[in-house]
This record gives sequence, C-alpha cells and structure tokens, in this order.
Amino acid sequence: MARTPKVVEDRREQIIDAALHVFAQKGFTRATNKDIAREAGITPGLIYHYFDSKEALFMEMLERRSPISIVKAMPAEMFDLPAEDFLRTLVLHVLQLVEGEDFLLFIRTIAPEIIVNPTLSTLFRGLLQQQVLAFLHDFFARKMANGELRAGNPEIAGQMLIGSVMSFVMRRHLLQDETLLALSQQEITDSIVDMFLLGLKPREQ
Amino acid sequence: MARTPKVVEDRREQIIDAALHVFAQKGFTRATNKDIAREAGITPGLIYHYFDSKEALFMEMLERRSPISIVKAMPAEMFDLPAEDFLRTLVLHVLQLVEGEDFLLFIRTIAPEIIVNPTLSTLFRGLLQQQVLAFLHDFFARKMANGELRAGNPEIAGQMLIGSVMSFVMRRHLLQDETLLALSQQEITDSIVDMFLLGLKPREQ
Amino acid sequence: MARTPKVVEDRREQIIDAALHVFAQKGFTRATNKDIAREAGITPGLIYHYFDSKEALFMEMLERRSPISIVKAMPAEMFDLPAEDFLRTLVLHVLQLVEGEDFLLFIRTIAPEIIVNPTLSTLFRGLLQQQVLAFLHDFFARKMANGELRAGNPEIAGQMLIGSVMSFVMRRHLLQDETLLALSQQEITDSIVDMFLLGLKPREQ
Amino acid sequence: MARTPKVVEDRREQIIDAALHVFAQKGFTRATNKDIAREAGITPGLIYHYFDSKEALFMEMLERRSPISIVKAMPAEMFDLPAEDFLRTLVLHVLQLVEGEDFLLFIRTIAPEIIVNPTLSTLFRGLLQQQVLAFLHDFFARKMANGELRAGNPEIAGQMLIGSVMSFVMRRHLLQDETLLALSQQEITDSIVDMFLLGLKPREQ
DNA sequence: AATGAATGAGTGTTCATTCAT
DNA sequence: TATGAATGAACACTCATTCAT
Repeated sequence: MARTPKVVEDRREQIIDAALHVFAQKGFTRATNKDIAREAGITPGLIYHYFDSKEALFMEMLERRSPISIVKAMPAEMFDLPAEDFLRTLVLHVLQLVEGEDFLLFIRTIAPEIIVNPTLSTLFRGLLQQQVLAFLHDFFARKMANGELRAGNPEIAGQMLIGSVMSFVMRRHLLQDETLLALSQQEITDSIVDMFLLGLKPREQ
Repeated sequence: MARTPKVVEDRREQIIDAALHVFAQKGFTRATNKDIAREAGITPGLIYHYFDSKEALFMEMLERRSPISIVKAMPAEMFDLPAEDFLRTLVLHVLQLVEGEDFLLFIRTIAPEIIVNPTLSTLFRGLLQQQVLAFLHDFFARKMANGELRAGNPEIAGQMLIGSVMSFVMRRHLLQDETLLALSQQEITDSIVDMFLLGLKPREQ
Repeated sequence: MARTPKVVEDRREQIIDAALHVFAQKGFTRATNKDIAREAGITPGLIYHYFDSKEALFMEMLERRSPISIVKAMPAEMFDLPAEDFLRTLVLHVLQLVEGEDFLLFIRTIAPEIIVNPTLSTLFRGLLQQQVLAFLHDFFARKMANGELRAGNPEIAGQMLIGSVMSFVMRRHLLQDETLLALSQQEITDSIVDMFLLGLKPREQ
Repeated sequence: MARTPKVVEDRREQIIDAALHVFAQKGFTRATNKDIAREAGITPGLIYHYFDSKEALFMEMLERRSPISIVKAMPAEMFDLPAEDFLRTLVLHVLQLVEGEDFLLFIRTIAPEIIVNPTLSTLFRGLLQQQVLAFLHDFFARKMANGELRAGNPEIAGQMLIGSVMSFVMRRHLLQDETLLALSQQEITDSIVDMFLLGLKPREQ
C-alpha cells in the first residue's frame, strides 16, 4: 500500500535520466557531476542525497535503464513460425528496439566503458551470451534439426546475425553514416534476412 | 653537429608507442601524462617538447599508427580470383591483420573516443567508406556483374561482411569471450565465408 | 494546551546526550550533525529547532554536562579531618567521580577543543582555578598554618595533587594504558597520598 | 656522497614546518591544505608533489618532529648522581626541553589527535612506556634498592613525576595560566623535587 | 634534450544549514 | 514539532601544462 514517496522516485529518476544523457554525450570520465546536475536542474550536492558516488549513479543507471528484455519480450509462439517469417520479424523488431532513442543512449553510455572496465565487460558478456545469443542459438538449432535450415553451427549463425544487425546500427548511429541512414529499417531487415536465408535455407535441387 | 633527426623520430616514436599502450588500457581521459611518461621511460615535461598537448599526442598517434592500408595491401590480381577463393583469402587476411597486437591496441584506443568525439567519428567514417568499403564494393559489384555472385546490393554485402568479421573480433577481444576465443582464425573465416557464399552464389540446378 | 516544557527539555536533553557521545568519540569537527541526529534517533533538521548551530549545541552541552561541582560537593566538615584522612578521602572521591562514565565522556569531548579554542581554554582555566584549585589551596594553607603539614607553597601543592591524579586518569582512559588500568582506584589513591605525605626520601626515625 | 637534492629536502622541510604550525593552531581536521600552503608560501597542489595526502603529511611531520630522544640524551653517568641532584637536573632538563617552542608545537599538534585516533594513541602510549617511563623506572628502582630512596613502587613514582611535570606544562601552555607562567622553570623544578623528596608530612627529627 | 618543481583550474565529495511541507 | 530535500561553500585531491634549470 505504502509506496516509496512519489517525489523521491521522481527525483532519482530525473537524475538518472540526466546522467544517461550526459554520459551518452561525454562518456563517464568526461561527464562531471556539475554537468549532470545542470541537466537535471539541481545542484551537484543533491546527487549525493540520492547516490553514494558518481560511479554508484552510473551503475544504478545501467540497472534501471538496461534493456535486458530485448528478446525476452518475444512471444514463445514465434518459435513455430517458418524460419523466414521469424527472422524477418525478429530482425525488424530488434532494429526498432535498438534504434529507439533510449537504447541508443544506453549503447553510447555503456560501449566506451565496456572496453575499459573489466567488471562491465564481464557483465555485458554474460548478458549477451545468456539473454541474446542463447535465444538465437535455440532457434537456429531447432530449425536446423527439423530441416527448415541447412545444418551448420547454430552458435555462429546467431553471432553473425547479431553482428550484422549491430554493425548496421553502429555505422548508422555511432558513425552517423548518412549512406546507411538513408535506408529504412525494413530495407535493412530485408537485406540481412535475404543474405542469411539464402545461405541457410536448404538447397532445393 | 646538429642532432640527427633519427634520434628525434625515435623519441617521438617511443612516446607515441607508450601513449598507444596507455590509452588502450585506460582510455584517453583516464590516462595521465605521467602514465605515458612512465611507460616511455621519460618525464612528463618532455612530452611537451615533442607534442603540443595530450590531445595533439593522441591525434598524432592515430595518424602514425592508423592501419589505413588494411586492404590496400591486397594485390590487384586478387580481383581475378574466383569469388570464393578471394573471400576466403581476404577474410583470413583481414582477421590476421585486425587481430594483430598493434591493430587491437589501436581499436581499443580509438573505439571509445569515436563514440564521443565527432571529429574522430567523421574521420573514421571517411576512412571506412573510402578505404575499406569502396574496395569491397568494387569487388562485389564486379562479381555480381559477371554472374559469379547472385545479383544484389554490393554496398550492403560489403557492409555485412565487414560487420560480421568485426563482430567476431569485438566479442573475442573487447569482451574477451572465451567461447569465441576457442575458435581458430581459419574456423571463423570458413564460417563467415560459407555463410556468405552459400547465400550469394547463384543456385546451380 | 501549550506543550509541556517537560517534553521540550527531554528532547533537548536527548540531543545533548547524543552530542556528548558523538563528540567524545569523534571530536567536534569530525562529528557531523547527521551522526548526532542518528544517535539521538531524530533527523538533522530538528537539531536546529532546539539549537542555533552545531557550535551552539556544543557550548550548551558543555554547560549542561559540566561537572563544576566536583569538589563543591565535599561537606565543609571535611576540613576538620586530619590531613591524611582528608587527602585519602578526597583523592578517592575525585577518582571515582572523574572516572565515572559521564565525566570521561566530558573530558574526551572538551580536551581536544580546549587546546584549539581560546574561549574554551579561558573558560576552563577559570573553572579550574576558582572551583578546584581554590578549594585545595584553602585546605593546604590551613593545614600548613596549623602545622599538620610541612610549610610550603599551598598553591603548588594543590596543583601537583590535581596534576598527579589527572595524569593517572589520562593514561588510564585517554591512552588506554592497561598497565595502569590494572590498578584499583584505592591503590592509586594510596600511592598518590603516600607520595605526597611521605615523599621519597627515607624518613630516619 | 650524492645526497637527496638539497632543495627538495628544503621544500619538504618547509612544508612540514608550515604543517606543524597550522596543525598546532587549528588541529588536524580544521587545518586545511590551503592554510598549510599559505603558511609555506606555496600552492596547495604542491603539497601533493611531496606527500601522498594530508594525513601522510601529518604522519611524516610526527616522525620528523618527534622528540623521541627526550630522556635518551641524558648521559649514563647521571645514574650515579645522588638522587636529589639527579632529580633536580632531570626535571629542569625536561622542563626546558618540553617548554621549548618546537616541543610545545608538537604537543599542541598531537594531543588532540591522540584522544581521537587509536593508532596515534597506541603509538604514543608505547613511546611513553618504552622511552620515558622505562628510564625513570630504572632510576627509581636502583635508588630504592640501594636505600637512597624509600622503598616503594618505582613505576608509580615515575608516573607521578612525569604527571606532575606535564601538569605544570599543560596549565602553563595549553591553558595559558598566568599564575603559573609567573614561575620560573627553576622554581617549578624545586617545588616538584622538594615535594617528591620530602613529602608534605612534617619530618619529625 | 631533459628534468621535475610548481601552478591553477577543475574534480568528486562533504556537510552545516535552511525551509517548504 | 518534525522531516528530509535542497543548497552552497568549502574541502582534499588530480592533472595538464609551464618553465627555470
């Protein structure tokens, strides 16, 4: 019944939001508490009323804004779709999610840190393996087993699919490559899926 | 009488080398001039005898250590190889180059900065487009034209090839993913090329 | 209708008590209002409902917890006791008082501040002179006059007596010296009084 | 032959000196690096060129300015002096040393911290026991054994002697008690030694 | 060419104090 | 009375940069 007071949650959320934006723009080290406070419309001291340190704020932001449920949200029935439909739906879905503003901010924030921070790197690797790749592995393994897809290494298939999608996203949004930004998500999806399917689909004579 | 420029170049090189290592490990902001000086076996003040600032050192390091010639080194005759041979050779070659110590250091150094630094991002985008993708585009376009490869968008094909290769490299070396590190470069090459070829090759019968 | 002053006094007292404990443990500067509030089971803001500032709280604590009446409590009849009985009673009495928990807390609180705070130092000096030393001076002067004690400087005698007692207390409780803590108050009393009465030189019959 | 460069030692010494004065006046917590830098005529940042932290500076200051050799400097022959001569010489000597400017500064610096800092308290207790009291204990034990002094507890005798001397010093210099400041060191010495040797009880023939 | 002492601007952080509720 | 969110002025500390030597 009693909940954490609304206002407190709002302020925390507000600071976390500000942090997300500033970190995404400047990176963790270059972002100052002053920056974050300005973005949140408060004074730097107040950050410490809600968080133990700049790092604690960063970590809490990761937890609260982490889109762990990328693939989880996929309904189980999808597994039974024909491989082509499934992939097309999945890739488009992922593209939409990943290219959403929130997710891009998150990527910009976490990516530079992952490279430098072993803790984060371990954490992220686990997430990738257990949440994303495991799901794709299941799918590919199943479809390869029932003959819908050409037999092969389902692990590597998943890795390449994700890699291809992410390489588009990175070039589009980290490098701001206008050549690629000109493409619609549907076009990208089709290109990727075509490439993958024609390679994975068993040969008809 | 005048000091040989050789010595000067050596000292510069030595500092740049040290910077490369320290930046790769700590990132630009967290790396201090003291760190770099220690790594180079000199004192921090001396850095300013050779470079205008920490940032200037960083930029100069990028120029001097930039492996712009990734694909340039490819002999022109390769274009005439059968598509499969060409791709296999290319991917393996790129993997060997990219996973070399120097190149990995370079990636670790530049990657986090690209995300945050628009100048760098522009620079890198240009490099990617003009040096790497243009080359692949040429190849795919030619092979598609002469029927060796299924007709399609040569631009996107190149992008996906590079994306797939780089996604392997990143997971292996930025995330230190041991599952992937267990694979040999040859295995990775084969997986990638198989996937691409079977999808791109025109169907016989 | 009007709140009973009783409650107010209780709250004040409660805060002062908390302050005494926290100041004794951390010293004035290191002790934070948050510490004091936590110890008192209230919030920091409330302190300012009862006291003007942290310093005002400190000063009021001194006044309210000051054991000015150390020696005052001594019944006047004691003056007529034989010197030896008087001293033995006095020293033991003082030891018991001074080594009581409250007094020790007070010492720990005030001692470091006296050294640094001229106002406090003046205040404390006056207290010592007028309350404690004056009393001892009276006693020694009287006993020296009537021949019970060897003629000498009664002022200095008082000073040395107090100094000796306090040096025991300090080593026992500020330095936590276990060698001295092993002694009972009675043993300490006897040692001090014997020394003062007899001196170290052997008494020839 | 080669020594630590003169100038470095000077700067360190100069900072330590400044710290000694500022700490003595304000106490460790209230003294700011800015204060110390101003006193030393440098900028606060420079402190960190020579010391790891404010606390490290404090500790190093203690080591460098610690008058551990209070009693050690006493020549061994003194042991053979008659007890009275020895005591008179010793007390006067100690008074002179302890009431020297350097020593007083040191006391003002360390005293408030000892009360609050367990590490310091332990350290100081050891110093007191092993350097000062052990020496006095030896002396009193020897003289009691050979009958020059009345048999008694040599440990407590030493403690009381030091306590008496220090109580004078504290009242004179921490409380700035002008009544006592009017006395010369010789007068204080005589009072103390007389009291210890003769006691207060009249000596009957 | 090379040192490293020195600076000053800026960083994260703390905390007494205020005040709307 | 009582809370605790909020502030602002400090604080210890870091570090790129300068410069006399």
